[in-house]
Amino acid sequence: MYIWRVNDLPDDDDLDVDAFATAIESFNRFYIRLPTLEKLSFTTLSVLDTLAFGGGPMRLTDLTRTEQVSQPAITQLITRLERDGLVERGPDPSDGRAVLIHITEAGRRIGRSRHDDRMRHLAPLVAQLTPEQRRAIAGALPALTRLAELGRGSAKKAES
Amino acid sequence: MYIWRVNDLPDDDDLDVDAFATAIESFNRFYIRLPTLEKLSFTTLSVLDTLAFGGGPMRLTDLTRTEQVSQPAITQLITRLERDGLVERGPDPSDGRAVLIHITEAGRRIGRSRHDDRMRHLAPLVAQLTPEQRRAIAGALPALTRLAELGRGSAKKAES
DNA sequence: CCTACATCATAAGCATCTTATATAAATTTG
DNA sequence: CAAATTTATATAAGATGCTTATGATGTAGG
Repeated sequence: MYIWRVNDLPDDDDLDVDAFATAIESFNRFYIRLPTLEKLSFTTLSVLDTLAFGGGPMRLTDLTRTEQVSQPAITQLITRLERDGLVERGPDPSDGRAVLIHITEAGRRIGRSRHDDRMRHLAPLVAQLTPEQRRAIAGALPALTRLAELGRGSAKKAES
Repeated sequence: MYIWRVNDLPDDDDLDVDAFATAIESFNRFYIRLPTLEKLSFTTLSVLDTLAFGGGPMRLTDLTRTEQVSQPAITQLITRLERDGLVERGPDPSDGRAVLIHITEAGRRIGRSRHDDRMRHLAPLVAQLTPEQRRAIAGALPALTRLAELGRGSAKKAES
C-alpha cells in the first residue's frame, strides 16, 4: 500500500490537485444532470462522440478500451445503436473476426443535438460570470483538453 | 421553438460556450471512467457528497431535487445506503411524514476515499502539464465552482 | 371533520451493466 | 500443415438501478 501526498508534487506551481478534484466533482454533478430531450445513457453518448471525433470506424475491442466497460456491454450497446440506426456494423477487410463500427449521419445528429442542449443550458449561466471568470475558464480549456488526452493515453497503456 | 446562437452572447469576452462544452465533455468522458476500488454508482457518490458538504441532514424530497432522479429512486438508494451503514434515517421533528437522512462516519469515509482515488490518478497527469497550464487550471477553479452553484440554483427554480 | 396535498414506500417493468461461456477466425507451434 | 492457443465477437443469465403507477400516512385549510 502506498500513500500519495499532494506535497510530493513539484510545488513551484499553484495547482492544488485536491482543490482541482473538488471543483471538478462539484461541476460534474451539476453538468451530468443537465436535462436533455433524448434519454440516452452516458456510455451511449460517449460511444457516439468517440466514433464521431475519433477519425473513422472502430472495432468493438477498441471501444471496450476507450469506454472502460466490459466487451459484452459494448456488443449489446452497439446492437441497440444499430437497431436505432445510429451506427452500422461492417466487416474488417483485414480480419475476419473483427467488426468495424461506423457512425451514421443520424448518430452524428444525436451527438450534436446533445451538445447543443448543453450549450443552451450553459450559456445563460456563463453570462452571469464576470468577464475575468469567463477569461479564466477560456484560458484553462487547452489544459483540460490536454489532461483528457493524457488520461486516455495512460488508460490505454494500463491494459493488463 | 427558439434557436440559441452563441453570437447572441456579449462578445467582448473570449469564452466560447461551444468550445467550453466540447472541452468539458472530453474531460468528463475521461474523468468519469477513472477506475476506483469501491463500485458505487454516480448517483450514490453524488448523494454522499451532497450530504457530506450540504450542511446537515436532508429530506428525501430535497435529495430528489439535487440529484434530478425520481423520488422512488432516492428511496431505494437510501435503503441500500442505510443497509450498508453509510446513512441513517431519522424522524423530522417538525413534520411527521418526512424522513431526515444523516450521513454516517462510514459514509464520509467512502466519499473521501473516492476523492483520494481520483487525486491519485490525476496527480501524475497534472505533473505532465506545463506550469502555465497548471496555473491556467488553478485560475479557472473559482469560476467552475461558481458555475456549478449557479446551475444548482437554476435547477431549483426550474421545478414545475 | 373532510377534502386536498405532501411525503415516503412499495410494486412491476425496463435498461444496462456484470460474469461466464460459446463460436469462429487468426496465429503460433511442433 | 494440423493441432493448440489466442483473439474478436456474441449469447445467456443474473444483478443493479432507474422508471411510472399506486398505496399509506401525516399535514393543512375550509
